[in-house]
Amino acid sequence: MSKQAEFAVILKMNPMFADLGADELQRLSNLCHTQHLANGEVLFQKGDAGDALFGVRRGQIRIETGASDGSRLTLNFMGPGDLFGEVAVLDGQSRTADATAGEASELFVLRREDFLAFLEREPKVAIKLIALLCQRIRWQSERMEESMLQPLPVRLARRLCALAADFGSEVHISQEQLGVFVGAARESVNRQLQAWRKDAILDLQRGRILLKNMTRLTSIARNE
Amino acid sequence: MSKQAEFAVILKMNPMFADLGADELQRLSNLCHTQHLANGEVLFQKGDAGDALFGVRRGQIRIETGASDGSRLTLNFMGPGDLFGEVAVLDGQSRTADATAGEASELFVLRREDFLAFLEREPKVAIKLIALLCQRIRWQSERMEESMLQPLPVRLARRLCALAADFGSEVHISQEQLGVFVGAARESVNRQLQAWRKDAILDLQRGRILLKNMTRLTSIARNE
DNA sequence: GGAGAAGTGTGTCATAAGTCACATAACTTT
DNA sequence: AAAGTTATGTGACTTATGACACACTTCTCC
Repeated sequence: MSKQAEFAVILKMNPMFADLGADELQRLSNLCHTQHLANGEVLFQKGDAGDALFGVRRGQIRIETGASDGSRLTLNFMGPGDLFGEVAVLDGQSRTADATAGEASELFVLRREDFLAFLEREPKVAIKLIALLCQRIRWQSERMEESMLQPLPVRLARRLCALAADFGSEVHISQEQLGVFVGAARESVNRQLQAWRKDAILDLQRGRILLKNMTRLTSIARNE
Repeated sequence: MSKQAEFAVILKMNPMFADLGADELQRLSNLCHTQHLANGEVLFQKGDAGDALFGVRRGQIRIETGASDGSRLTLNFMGPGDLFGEVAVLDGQSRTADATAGEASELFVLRREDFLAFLEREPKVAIKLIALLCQRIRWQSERMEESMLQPLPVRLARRLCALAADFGSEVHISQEQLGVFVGAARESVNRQLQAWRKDAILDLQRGRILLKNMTRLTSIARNE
């Protein structure tokens, strides 16, 4: 399979490009380049211009940010098949976090200028994209308000489910970072996790959470 | 001033269309119609297809929703110069609330099909719009999380400031509805308002709040 | 292998805000 | 004007969660 075809598959998996036609997708993915990163190499830093969209072909990219106290917090891990920077490539705003390779990696790169030129040639795609961004806006404004008003267990369960969807039932994250994710104190996170461990919903290890009963966890996430 | 020129001014005031060029704006506003509504007439209801964007030329439109207990809650008042349905016109999703005329009104109407055809003819505008929607997505995801984590007084002050911007220092809203706005219990809203009344920041009447010291209120909204 | 750092577990306390209960005040309807 | 209805004011209680304090464990590095 060609590099471009491989990239097309990744794009197709992302909701933002999911309802593009096969022909449109193909013309779009023809614009991509690839880029290699050594372990630890920096892809971009907070403040850099958002001039491209990336898809992970192999390896791992860590999205992290320097907290105000100087410590680093990992916000996300992107593995093969993951796409990131979709919003930046569209609006060109500067990056809001750093990205570094967690291992030797190869990325698909779609540059902003190429993408914009493509949209100008294919306004129908631009319109589809607009509809999609609108959906996202609606979705955000519905979920966010709702979501933040939910009690901690629900927020926590939702986040764990989301992480599990990406990385399987063994989530590698510290309770501290989990607290940042869900906007709660580390201690509160710990207490909730303890309760769930007693209920055999999950198991805890240093820097790791093992989801044992996703069924119950998702039902908590749905707020019973 | 022609109807179209008047509409162009309203569009220009909305962030979503603010950075369109004068020529683009003119061609866009040429697509508008007008529509008259008698007092109490229904413009659209929850679930209707979002097939147009509206601008208020004169009169008042109430955006309201039937709460689960059957009572009606007014979510917003739109006065002359206000624009609503910007998102619906782009993505065509169904309305999430009802809109009825609070008095005899005249509206500018920009139909979705006309707008989409326009975007297809002018892909540069579509791209500007995409950038704008992205900004909005970023802004939402930044603000929302932050905003809901703010203590009640801050959220309340922000909402009051926003309402004041639209309707001047006399905000016509019940404390119950204000509670829905900021996601808090009516009683908590009342207690906070009482405290502010003691501090001469505002005055309370049945169904009405009189802002007396916007300076202090905005400083509370900024969280000191 | 010892020292320190980073992550985790848990108790105690303070506080913001929700809930319930009821009083009062202001409009509406008949 | 009497009665009902809606909006507001306020006290008492409960609860979730953040804050602090500190013990304990596991990793890392010299």
